[in-house]
Amino acid sequence: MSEKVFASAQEVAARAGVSRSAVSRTFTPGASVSAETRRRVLEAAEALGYHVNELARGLMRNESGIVCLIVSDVATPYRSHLLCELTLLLQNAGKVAMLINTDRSNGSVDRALRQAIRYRADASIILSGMPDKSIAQLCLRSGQRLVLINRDDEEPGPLRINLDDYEAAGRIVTAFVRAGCRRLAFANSEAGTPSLMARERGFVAAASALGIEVFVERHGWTGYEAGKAIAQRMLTRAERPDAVFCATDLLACGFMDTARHQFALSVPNQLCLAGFDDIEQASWSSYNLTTFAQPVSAIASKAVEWLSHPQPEDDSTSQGQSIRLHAELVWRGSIRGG
Amino acid sequence: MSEKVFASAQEVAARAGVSRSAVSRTFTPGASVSAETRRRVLEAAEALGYHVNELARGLMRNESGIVCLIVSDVATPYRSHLLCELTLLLQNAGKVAMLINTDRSNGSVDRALRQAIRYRADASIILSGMPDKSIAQLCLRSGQRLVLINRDDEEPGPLRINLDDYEAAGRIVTAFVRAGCRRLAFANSEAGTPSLMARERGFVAAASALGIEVFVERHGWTGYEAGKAIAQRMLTRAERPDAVFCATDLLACGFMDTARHQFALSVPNQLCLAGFDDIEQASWSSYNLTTFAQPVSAIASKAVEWLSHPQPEDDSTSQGQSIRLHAELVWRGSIRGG
DNA sequence: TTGTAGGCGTTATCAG
DNA sequence: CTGATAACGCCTACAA
Repeated sequence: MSEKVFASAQEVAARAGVSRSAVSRTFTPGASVSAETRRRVLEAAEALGYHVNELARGLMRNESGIVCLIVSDVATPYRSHLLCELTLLLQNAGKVAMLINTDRSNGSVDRALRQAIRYRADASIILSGMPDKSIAQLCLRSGQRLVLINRDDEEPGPLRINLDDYEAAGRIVTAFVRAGCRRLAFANSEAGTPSLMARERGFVAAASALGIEVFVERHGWTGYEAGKAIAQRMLTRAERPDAVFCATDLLACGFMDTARHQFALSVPNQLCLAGFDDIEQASWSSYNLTTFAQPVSAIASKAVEWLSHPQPEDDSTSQGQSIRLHAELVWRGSIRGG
Repeated sequence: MSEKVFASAQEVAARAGVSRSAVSRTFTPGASVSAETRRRVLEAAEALGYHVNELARGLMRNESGIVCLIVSDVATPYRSHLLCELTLLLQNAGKVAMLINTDRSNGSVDRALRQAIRYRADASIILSGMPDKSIAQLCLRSGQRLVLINRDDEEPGPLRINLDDYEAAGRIVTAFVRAGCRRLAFANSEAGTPSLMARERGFVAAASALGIEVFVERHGWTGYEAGKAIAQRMLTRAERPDAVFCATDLLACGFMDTARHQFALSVPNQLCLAGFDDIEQASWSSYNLTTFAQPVSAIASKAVEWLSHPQPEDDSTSQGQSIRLHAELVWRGSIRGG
């Protein structure tokens, strides 16, 4: 008995005494059905526990309503925040989110995308650091729309959303120097993602323009533990830095904790610190970290907006669109002055 | 031209010079195809860029491979951690995760579930605090399997995974008393979810058994800010508590921060603190919080395991299964002694 | 506005 | 092991 679970439009039609097309139209927004027919259909549907089968609908329409979210490090504050925002907006736009969790292994994103294709996802949003080339190719061939967040791929076709990482990093140099710091350092991970590297380059370049040489350390992966490890190394150097820009808030939290608890340094008196992302923890009073805010809501809404927009396929160049958002400096207490 | 995007099994068959059934079998694990046929099919598929259409497959098989994750507060450390673990295991099990983000509005979970049904999800995993009754009804009627995590619904049918919240809370009373604390308090949110309330009841009961009356404060929602607010209230009381059990690590972090930075209290010397969840931040050296670990991996694997398991439908009682996992006390530095 | 007919891409079934 | 055929549940013409 457990076989026949769902009622089909067919059965609803029979019960309502109308044709199956009438049922179909009732559940298709913007179709013409008389009020009376609609009422009877709805009643029959309710009685039978009818639910539109999106699988079949997607098959017909060549449009599944599925948007694939390809993301690594889901449990990270910044990523989960973005994920949250994205799913909310997607739902409001009548789409549904399929979450694919990629690890750092090679070809991971590729496999994920292939899965998305099998479910005929209308689009994919990639917020995963790993580079995995030829993705756009795959997407284009399968008619998927693609949004790349904080990646630097030069592939044509998709929408690319990026921040002004390079410029932001420059601005923090000014802040450090104004606070009287001269021994600048940059704490980065070995992940080497485009945005991370842009921050590094921007920081080094801006300092260099002021005649300051930056000590750069790259270590481990972009998390709290890596921040601790980097602090360990940097703060035992003969020439200890008096200002450190961390590529990420998570790194900054780790850095700050070992600076304080292990090296008994006072922030910001003896050491100025800044991060990037403005994760929730940055505002916690134990850290009170000066940092750059990822415009998470803006990123999410730009992405979903573009997806909901009817595609301007006419554009023969099809070069894709690139959006550059501003990372606002959030001034807190980890840099002197202000 | 942009209409015809995908090659169908039909076309692959034509190119490979076999029947479409042969193509189907090639892509169905455990079907019998000769090596030669398989090779030719695979070659043609590759050339044509063929990808199985899971929509059509799901339509036929009455099994979409989709598992719906219904979750609120995705951006929270504990939730995102669980989400991460779950999606990973699901993927390994050959399923795909559909993420539905519920807010705290009423009927939110209900709408979510309805969406899941429309996509003919094979199962739903609910890790959302909101109670929303009659969910099991809806699921059962639609043949979905259901996993309830940290909820207390007495509904029949689904798998329920819970912790020994009540007992755990009792154990922390012992720890506090052993540390010499006598003025115990419990910090809770107003969310009132079953697990939160179980912790409260367990704490109060165990203290009561020792002749200690617990001061309970419930305020706001289960986050860092609420923890700060509760600390604000509790620590200005005439009879200031010397040990506080927070229903959640997030609450504990907020509590600890205002206790230290605003009331200049030393933890654990003047104030003992404990939390629940063992989120990553609890181990950060600024907090070093003694807390109970959510067995996230175990929860996730139990859930996915049960989902992958062929359902023992025979069980006429169909009372569902209830799994009770142990929350291990993680001893750190926020309670004296140890 | 309504009903009829045909097809979307797949898998199950059953002969060969 | 292989190939034809019939569903699966829906939508989109087209004709009434």
